Amino acid sequence: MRNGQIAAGLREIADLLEMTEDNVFRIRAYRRAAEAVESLAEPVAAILARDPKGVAGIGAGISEHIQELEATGTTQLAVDLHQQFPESVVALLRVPGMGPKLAARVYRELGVSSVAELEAVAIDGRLAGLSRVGTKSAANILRNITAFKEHGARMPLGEAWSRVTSVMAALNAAGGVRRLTVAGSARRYQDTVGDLDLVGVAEEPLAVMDVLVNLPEVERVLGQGPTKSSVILSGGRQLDLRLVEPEDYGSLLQHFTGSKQHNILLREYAVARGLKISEYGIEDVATGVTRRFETEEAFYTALGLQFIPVELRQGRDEIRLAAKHGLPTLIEPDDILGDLHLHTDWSDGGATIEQMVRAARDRGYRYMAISDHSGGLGVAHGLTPERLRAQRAAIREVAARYPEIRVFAASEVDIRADGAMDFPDEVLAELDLVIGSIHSAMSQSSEEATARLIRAIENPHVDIIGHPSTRLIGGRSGMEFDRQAVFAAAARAGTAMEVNANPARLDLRDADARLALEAGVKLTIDTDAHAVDQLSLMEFGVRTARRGGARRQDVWNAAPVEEIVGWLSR
DNA sequence: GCCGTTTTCGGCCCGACTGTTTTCAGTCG
Repeated sequence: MRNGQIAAGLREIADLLEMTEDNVFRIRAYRRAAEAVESLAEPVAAILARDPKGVAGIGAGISEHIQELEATGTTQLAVDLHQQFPESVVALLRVPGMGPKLAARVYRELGVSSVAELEAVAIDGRLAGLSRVGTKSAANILRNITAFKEHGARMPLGEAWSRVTSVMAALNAAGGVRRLTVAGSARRYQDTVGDLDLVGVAEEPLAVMDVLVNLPEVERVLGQGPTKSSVILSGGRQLDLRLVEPEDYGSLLQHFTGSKQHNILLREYAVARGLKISEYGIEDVATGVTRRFETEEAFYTALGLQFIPVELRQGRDEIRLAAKHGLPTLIEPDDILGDLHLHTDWSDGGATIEQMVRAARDRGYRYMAISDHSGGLGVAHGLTPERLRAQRAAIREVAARYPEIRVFAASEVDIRADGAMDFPDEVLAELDLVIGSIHSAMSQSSEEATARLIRAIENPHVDIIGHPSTRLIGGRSGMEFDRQAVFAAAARAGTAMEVNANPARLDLRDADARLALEAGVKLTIDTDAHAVDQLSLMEFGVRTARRGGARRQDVWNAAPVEEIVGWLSR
């Protein structure tokens, strides 16, 4: 069973307990456990089998529920709770404005057990007729049902950044903005983003808010005030802008960056030291004095902590490490010296070899790899061995004119269903660098996929496994495989695992990158660019690797070219 | 239900907003 399914099972228990008005701390324990499970790259049951105390937030009780979920797909507790509230009632909680208390009441008092029925009672007035529910609440819920049906899903990271930077550019251009930063999950470079958040300082906040609500991409204004405005952008995405006093900027930015779990742990850490954190600063409980913070650096320093990079604010072990000043020095975007996964118009790319070489050189790269598809990928105009040789000659010819950048003649070679490579060994041997990637037969069992990946990893010609899970964010969930076994094989073989920087992939994902690094695997961070302007996607890959805890020395394409050559000739 | 370089029992993050209320519960981030 996938960790995501286990987490969903625990969340369902939490939702049901909440409707029965169980102990709030017990409910929170289930939610915390669900989040903990979700952040693991390895199946939670495997970790617990090795070490019963191996996952913070999971004790004896929840551990048993996890075993039940693994064995039967459900838990006795959930079955019992469903006597009171059927499964469909839990779905009501996904409508914004519907909490557990209200969901329980509409079911008990109105017999509503689905979103469709909720919509009906919101329209016919029965919802507004409940005590402590008025016409405004009912209308709000109805509006949220409509919005929920239109765009329930979170947006991919790339979309979030393109939307929020466009708004930021407009606000900055209008003048009067002194500071402006993206907050929330976009700032943490989480792979999907719900709402967009901006935190800023302005000389005349009201004027800036006016600019915001009148932007052409603003579809609807939810609220407008001097400190906070909320708008719906075209496409239905919500954006909140908060403008604060300069002396509160650090505190507020920290608060609205999250993650929620990071902030909860940080507040617990503070409470244990006689301090109380809120978005307005840090209060010394004994004296009642609240310190305000202009920068996040000062905020973390005041807690006796090393500054915690936004990518690590996941509510894992970062506070404990920061207290010991033991956080890793993460790789920086400027550390990247090359891009080892690039396509041209020889296969399915849009640019010529020369255009890609110039673009990489203009980014200041010292090396790059041209890695067009192998022949088996007919849809991507994959190269035959003959065309591959012709392309290599063309690459050498272009490269001779750009001595400032080393151009590796490579290929992204399809890994067939049985783990064999799409080119014979003698063809692979001619290449400077080989990326093995899966593009077909993605519905294999975990056992098949594991064996397939390991066979490719152990092929001595294969240097990198490209987008290892094949997931597409918002599309397919990616292949299941045994992370431990695959990463152990990669560490033994010296085969790198790619963090594909395309925001539709981000694959390895953050937690998998962490697991790979713990297994001793080195990463590459590549854009897989099919056009010149996609070289700039590198930042998303670096941020994802940072979320996995990657340092410069963990990433091949942050190493000088001599080291790359040494690795490739291993 | 979980957890402990103050605790194995007694705690568990914090505040804003909204709507429905004569003092606050529920929801959200």
